[in-house]
Amino acid sequence: MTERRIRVRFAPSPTGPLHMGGVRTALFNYLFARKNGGDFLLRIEDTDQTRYVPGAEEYIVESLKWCGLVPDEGPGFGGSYGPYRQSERKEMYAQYAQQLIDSGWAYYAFDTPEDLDRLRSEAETAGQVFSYSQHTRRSLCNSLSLSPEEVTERIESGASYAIRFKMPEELDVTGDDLIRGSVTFNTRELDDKVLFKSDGMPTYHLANVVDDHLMEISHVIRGEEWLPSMPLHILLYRAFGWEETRPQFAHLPLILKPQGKGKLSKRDGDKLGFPVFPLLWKDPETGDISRGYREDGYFSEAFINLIALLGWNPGTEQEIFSIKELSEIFSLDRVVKSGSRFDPEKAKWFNRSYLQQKTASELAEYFQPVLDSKGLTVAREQVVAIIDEIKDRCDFVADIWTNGYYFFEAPASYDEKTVAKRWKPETPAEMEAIAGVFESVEPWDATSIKEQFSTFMNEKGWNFGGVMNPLRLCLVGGNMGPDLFRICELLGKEEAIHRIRMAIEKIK
RNA sequence: GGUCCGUUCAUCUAAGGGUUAGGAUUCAAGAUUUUCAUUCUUGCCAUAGGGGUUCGAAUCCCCUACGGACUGCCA
Repeated sequence: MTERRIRVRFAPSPTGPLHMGGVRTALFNYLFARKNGGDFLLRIEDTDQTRYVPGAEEYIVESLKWCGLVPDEGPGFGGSYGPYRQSERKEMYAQYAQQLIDSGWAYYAFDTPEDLDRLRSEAETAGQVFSYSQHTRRSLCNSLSLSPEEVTERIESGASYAIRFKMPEELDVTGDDLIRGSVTFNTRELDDKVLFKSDGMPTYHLANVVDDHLMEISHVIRGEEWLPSMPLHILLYRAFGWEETRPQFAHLPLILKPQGKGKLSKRDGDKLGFPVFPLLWKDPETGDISRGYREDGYFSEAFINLIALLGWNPGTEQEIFSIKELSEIFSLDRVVKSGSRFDPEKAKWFNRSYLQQKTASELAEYFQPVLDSKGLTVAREQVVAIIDEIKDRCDFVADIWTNGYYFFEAPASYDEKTVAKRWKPETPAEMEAIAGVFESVEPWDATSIKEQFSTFMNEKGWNFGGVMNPLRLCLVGGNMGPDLFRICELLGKEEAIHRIRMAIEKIK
């Protein structure tokens, strides 16, 4: 029990894209492993052949890589406890199920899915809930209700059967959850879960316990939705005689919808305008596209940072952390117990913080594809200079274009409100005069432009605001943007003058 | 319905018997920016309700309310 190597696993089922909650589970496992000098493994729980979704496993792996949560062991990652895909471990589970039958912890159940469906709907119409348990098992079709001869006969004649756990009667099972403390269940309320399916595959419960044991997992860190099955798992370890090395459990709180009730689901993101998946996902069946944080322009560091702080906090007032820092200070006892609502606004703020930390030259690298996609060729030096001017008004790389497109192409239209407010009858003549002044400005840099512009303005006795605002309108198409003289400089003399004259033509 | 988990500003959270209940996001106001955004300053806003225990409770106990998860030959 002491000196045990820390080994944790992230064990998703490849039934679709990895959800934010899943990423956080992976992250906490990863951080716990790093913090304690242990191993982080990826295990694919693909025991349900009916829910197989092509591309899901690849998606999971790509997501983990994008987030920087690279497993130490896993399918495609090496490790000496493999295989790490449960479908490839299929053969090992039968013997463990058999072991439980032999020791009286499990039994054969011959009821067909149709039988059970019928029982469930009958119970429902009677306002009850059917459960296959110690209270009903004797009246159902299984090796506890049938005679040994009948059981043997059925099995030998090839009848299909499942193997169910024989839940003990009237037993308090207490689990010590690392996040919630001790939680007690009485087996009287628990049902006889299927451990081994008639298709020859184990269910989650069996496969999970067997694999965690075989892979020497020390801590099971998973979502709160698994808390109700903790007593079953504890009993399974007991039944197998593995209690000495049973992993410790930690059940993470859920991530809730931003508004309303319930946990975050795929639909919410599409409805509320933010992604719930790390990467874009295209449903192979329907072709539906779900957006991803990566494609929405989030930096993976920001994504990890914001997810880490959902349900965990360092106990200090620091909020910005690299994954490296998190790896050094993460601890399960600072995980909160209650579910947390995801706040898209704060997510944006995190991304902004990361963007602001980057240099203009780094951002130019991220921004280049945007220019490429628009077929624009701009000198890197110029791009860096432009980003330097507008960076502080951006939350995302894409905002560089939104907030600074006018540096790359002339405004196609002029903001109506601004025109109405700033474009006076005398404006065209004033603009033409400014264009004239600009023609003689040398050298063409912000300081000189400002100087000569000001001199001219003072000579004329014109009101600065009355001229600067329409001039801005000419150059950028609205009332936004950085220092006007810097814009002029970056645009170049010829372009600036051209835009003024173009605006005189086009406005009104 | 049953079992289990949870409940501090609108949101993420701090405070593990003694603080004017702190920070962050959002929002609002002011300053700066001859524009807009940024930035800065300030402000608004919380212990679900009721009982205990205690000199003293957000913190411990009980009840209620509300929220959530689970209740599949899914994971």
